[in-house]
Amino acid sequence: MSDSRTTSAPVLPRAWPFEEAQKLATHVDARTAKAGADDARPALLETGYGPSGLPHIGTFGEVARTSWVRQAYTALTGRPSRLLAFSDDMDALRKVPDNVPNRDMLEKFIGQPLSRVPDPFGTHESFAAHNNARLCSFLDSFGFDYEFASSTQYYTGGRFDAALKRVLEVHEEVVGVIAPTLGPDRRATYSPVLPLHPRTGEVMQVKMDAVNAQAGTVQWTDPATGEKFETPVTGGHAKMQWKADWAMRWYALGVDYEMSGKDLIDSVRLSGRICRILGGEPPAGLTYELFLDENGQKISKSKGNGLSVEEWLRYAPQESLGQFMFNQPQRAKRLYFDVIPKTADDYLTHVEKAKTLQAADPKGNDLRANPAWFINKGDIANNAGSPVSFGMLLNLASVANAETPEVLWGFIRRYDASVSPETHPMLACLVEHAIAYYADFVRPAKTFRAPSDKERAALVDLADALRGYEGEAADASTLQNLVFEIGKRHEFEPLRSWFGCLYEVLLGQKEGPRFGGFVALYGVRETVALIEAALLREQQG
RNA sequence: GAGCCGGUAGCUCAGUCGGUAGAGCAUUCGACUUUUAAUCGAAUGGUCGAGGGUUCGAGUCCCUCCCGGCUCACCA
Repeated sequence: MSDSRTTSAPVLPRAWPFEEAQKLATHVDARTAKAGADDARPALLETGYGPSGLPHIGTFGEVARTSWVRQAYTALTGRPSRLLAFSDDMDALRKVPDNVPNRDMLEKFIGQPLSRVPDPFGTHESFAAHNNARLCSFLDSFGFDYEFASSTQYYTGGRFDAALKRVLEVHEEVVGVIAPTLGPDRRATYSPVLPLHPRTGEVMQVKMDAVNAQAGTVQWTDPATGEKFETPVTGGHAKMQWKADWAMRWYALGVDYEMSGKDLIDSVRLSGRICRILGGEPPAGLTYELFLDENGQKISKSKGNGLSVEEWLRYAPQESLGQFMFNQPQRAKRLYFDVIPKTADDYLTHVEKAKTLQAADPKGNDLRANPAWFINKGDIANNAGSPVSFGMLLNLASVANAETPEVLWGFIRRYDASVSPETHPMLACLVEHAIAYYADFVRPAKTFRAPSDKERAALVDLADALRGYEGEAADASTLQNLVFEIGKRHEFEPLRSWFGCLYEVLLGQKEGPRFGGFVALYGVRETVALIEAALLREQQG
């Protein structure tokens, strides 16, 4: 490695967002060079959203990943940029979703733009407005920096007018791109322009009788009535069929970067061709892989396989979900419960590494290649990360029967007295999640065996003895001695079988924590209740 | 039919532009403990799908093939 080589070209941090940022920078440079100083606007990154459904884990992934490209672009060039979250809310309602109320009402609005369909929840002025609001609050909950854009507002506000007229000028060429990809039926009627029916409001998929580029109108016939119409394409009186819509939007807004799933590979290609026909340059972008479930099957909302954002966030902090999205976007990854703890710990490991790197050089390439640098938005706080791994907390929650964070904190403080929820907020967060994980997955799998008569007598004794300590500040060793004494009094041989009994009968597991310590943390009264419940369960069974 | 991704330890995967094959879990052993468990330490374990090529050197780059999976081809 010679000096001349290291000084000639700056080495990019070895992380995929920087490679993407490099592509974006090249794209912006080309655009600026072509248009001159007239086009010195910020780099524009776009993410698309279809408001016929609710935001989901893919939505999170796309916005998170695009945000990281933007962060890398800023670090790389120092130039301004914008992130537009574009909602295609003028798209027609195709079918009534399963998971909404008032489905009969919605049935009547099939074919109408989503922004003109009433809100089945009755809280917003339209179904689209409702889902747009859900999108925004979803994105806000993660702290994403973005600008929301409504397709309907852009169309009706005239922001697409010039581009729409341009589409009419090259109408036949656009048809020539899309038509060969369609089946014979659709091919016969295809037009990139979908006029809104002046009376019914329906998004019409009909053949154009004539296209008048100069007037900015299209002529078409209502197949139901035979009535002929001439509709302006401007001002929200028509919209584009989706591939053409994408292309027109790229062209009209000058989108510089947009990523998409591999299911859209063909669409990206076709929309790119249309964008060039219009006279634009399609954005740079990344094709990311789709998520698979545990068995390698595609995740689909209708099947309900895979994992939702809500589920993930119940069992681990949101940073871990970011970590999952950061890893290898171009590789299909399985998304199911088992990956959560590992991913959370991967993140924690990166945070510790990043803190060291940041202290050494806040602008270093190694730091900027670290996932935590992206996930924490370029600044890793001193109290980020956790001295205890998530995996360890899960084990601890399991063996300690941790029903509440306090129980877990008792064990943690014994492990390191200097940590607390105040000094280690991430650890506090992990504890909460570990409790949820335990409650949902570990506890239900426990099997409690019935005590033998001998064990039963000993347990009754233990409960009686413990009652003597209720309300007192009993320490762990006193309680441990008490438990030990009762075991000896009842002549358990070997004595460890007495402890085995406690774990299997009371905690539903083969192993457990030192029992005196457990009682001290779990509570004397609560332990008595635990014993009584076990004895009662036995009588009923 | 078109395109994409993968095949590395028993399992799940990592492998940082070619330089002595790694982690976690699992298994086994040990340390600690008035029984345990957590925890800590160690060991075991791989023809890197197959074959060829480039190279002093290939899990890594190129070609061919095998196996598995996914996406698109109706709509967005």
